[in-house]
Amino acid sequence: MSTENDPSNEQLAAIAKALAHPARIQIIRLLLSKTSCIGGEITHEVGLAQSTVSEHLRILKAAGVVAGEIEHPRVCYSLNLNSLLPLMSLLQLVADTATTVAGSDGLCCPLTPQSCDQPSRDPE
Amino acid sequence: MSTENDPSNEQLAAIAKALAHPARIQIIRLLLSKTSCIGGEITHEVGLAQSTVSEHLRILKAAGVVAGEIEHPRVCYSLNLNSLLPLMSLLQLVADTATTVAGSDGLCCPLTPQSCDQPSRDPE
DNA sequence: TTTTATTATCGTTATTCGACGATAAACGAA
DNA sequence: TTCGTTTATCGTCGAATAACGATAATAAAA
Repeated sequence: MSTENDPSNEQLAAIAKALAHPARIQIIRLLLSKTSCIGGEITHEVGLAQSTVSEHLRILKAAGVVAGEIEHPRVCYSLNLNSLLPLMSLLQLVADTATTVAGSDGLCCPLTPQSCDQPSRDPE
Repeated sequence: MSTENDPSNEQLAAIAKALAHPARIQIIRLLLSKTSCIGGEITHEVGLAQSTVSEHLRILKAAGVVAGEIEHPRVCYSLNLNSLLPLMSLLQLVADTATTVAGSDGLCCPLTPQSCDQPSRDPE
């Protein structure tokens, strides 16, 4: 059963942090939509300064979310699914637990009077 | 309903930002593991100052990731799956695209010489 | 009423982030 | 060689974050 390779809290937070900016989400979506190689096309698309976009790409690369292959003058970026798997696992675990324990409100675990409230149960 | 309601980049980044700290990941894991109501037990568990943990809980609540129900003197916290669904959808989309397009390396989309390398062809 | 227990908020400080322009580096082409 | 194109790095500034202790707020219980 316990086949848990359980990434550390720091690891999971680092992945989330890499995704914690609108420009970086946009870049990920761009890489998803494009099936061809895009280099600095990203820069034009996000609408920020070239140095800023380069910094966002650096952050994504440092987190392993994207990989960059140097082409002639440009760089060919791609997504790396493996880097996102730990976060996906955690979210999936939340989803499984929530749908098992909770109802359609999406609330997980306690929060129901039956499981949460035990101290002093007044009749009425 | 359709599953294509495409949350904004800002929305997705906000969810990721809520998860972008080890203490908050730890809190989420705590809420996952416990099936009973835990109030300030979280504070003791994460090992940070009470005010700091309260701030992390505030951030999680503001993002909708957790909900807090006031009990007698304590607060009963629970996870809210619905708030995480947009991020899950994006990650799932990455996973689907990656496993479809890429091989076992987890790299998505381009990065293969066939699709990537079409460099400076001819100007029309 | 006061006490007690728990949580939220305030004020401060050190660190990090995000954005920009300017500049450097890399390398094929001319 | 020099030029041109693309990307990375540097320096700086303002804003945001994380952490803490101290304090306030809340509400049940004495």
